[in-house]
Amino acid sequence: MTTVLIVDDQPLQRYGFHILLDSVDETDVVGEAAHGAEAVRKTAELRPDVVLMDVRMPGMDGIEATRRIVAAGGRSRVLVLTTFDLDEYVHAALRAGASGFLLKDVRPEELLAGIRAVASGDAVIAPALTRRLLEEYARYVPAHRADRAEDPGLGSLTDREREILVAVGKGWTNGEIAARFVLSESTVKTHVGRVLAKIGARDRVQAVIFAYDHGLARPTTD
Amino acid sequence: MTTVLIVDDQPLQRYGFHILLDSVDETDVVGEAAHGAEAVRKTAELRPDVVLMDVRMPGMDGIEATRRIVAAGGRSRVLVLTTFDLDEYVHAALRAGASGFLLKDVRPEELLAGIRAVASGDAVIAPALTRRLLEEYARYVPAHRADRAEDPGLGSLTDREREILVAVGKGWTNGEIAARFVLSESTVKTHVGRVLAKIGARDRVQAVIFAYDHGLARPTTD
DNA sequence: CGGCGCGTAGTACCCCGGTACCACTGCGGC
DNA sequence: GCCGCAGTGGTACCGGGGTACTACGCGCCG
Repeated sequence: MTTVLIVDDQPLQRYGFHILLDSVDETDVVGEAAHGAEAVRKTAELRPDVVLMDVRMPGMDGIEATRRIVAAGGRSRVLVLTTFDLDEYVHAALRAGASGFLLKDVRPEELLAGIRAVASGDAVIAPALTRRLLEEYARYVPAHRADRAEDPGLGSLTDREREILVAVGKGWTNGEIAARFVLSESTVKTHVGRVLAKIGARDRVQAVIFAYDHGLARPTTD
Repeated sequence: MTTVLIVDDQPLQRYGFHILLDSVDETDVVGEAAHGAEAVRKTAELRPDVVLMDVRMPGMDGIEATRRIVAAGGRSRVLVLTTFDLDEYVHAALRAGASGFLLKDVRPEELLAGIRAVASGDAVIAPALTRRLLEEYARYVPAHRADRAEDPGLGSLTDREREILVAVGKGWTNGEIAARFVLSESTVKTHVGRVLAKIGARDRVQAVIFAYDHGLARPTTD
């Protein structure tokens, strides 16, 4: 039995989902919420398996609510449902940690399949959105695993050198790296020099590019 | 009516898909191929709406075949089917330009829904894989559109400055940029300096990071 | 017309980064 | 015990990068 919390500011919309989910015996609607704040509170309280989350709501929207629910660390998973397939919504929702994104015109059986998938730890994306998502994915996500092994360089880096490379990838100067790692600047220079030689980079700029292309550097963090 | 080409090195597997797709009237199997090379040839010849592509095959595998079919630029879309949900396969297939990725244990109706989606220009991913895909997506894909506007800096860059930033993001030195843009190195320095000031970067290293985080820099494409 | 933004270009200066080369410690393996 | 490697550290040198400031032509707008 999958427990579900329905979040939508439209009572009628909630009613529709409620009826649908009640009509099958694999889901159990344990609560409803009309806006983001209530969704966060009730999720903490009711601990549903799945939160059916609307995006557009007065007050705290579904994206922010999703972010908070995910950050709270419970086992509840969020399935975002919206009428609009705006890229910004999809993007924001997924970055907020949603486990799925479906359009409200979804057929009932697909919604149920989606809830089932999300409840079991999988994720779902409406096919109409998946296409654009994949295009971005292919554009942005770098070479990755398969290539890492084949790649001359990364594998030959020592642990310390990899740490240094990550630090370089954060945009730190040799002095800053030395300070944070409690090393002398000379040592940092030695490490950086070896890293450059191993990965075939001319200078730290190309090292940063290498780090990004190989998934060593993470956006935003620091 | 959706025309389909079935690609799999196992005759029995092809047979199973053939029977399934023949049993419904919305799909029409127009051909079969036993390996990658044959798949590429028959796709060019038969121009199917959808190519059901197996990954593991002797000779040219499904990934490479997908790459070539997509590169050929026809309207055929590739739906990759495999028994193994290895990340490398998914990743490679999507980068190769596949419109979908499903596991062979998919239920018949889901396969048909997938074919339908792919034929209509959408994309599908097996829920079990979508989860991992999304995690990577959230990790790698940068701030993006919504944030770009709000972001102080990028919007205020002139066209020329943005070009320069992209060049810096490729790892080029000022001299190289000057050569490729047919400018004096002084001019490049002026531009770079202004870019740094506008985006709030200390040096070109941080500029590269900014470029990557904001989607200005593309992996690999030098 | 005068001003402003943009692109272009230059000079002068300083410092960080990269290279070359060397040296010591600690640890694991032959 | 000795060798090799990883990690640490140092000196010396120089070139590219970044800053500051100046300057000019061009197109656009009030």
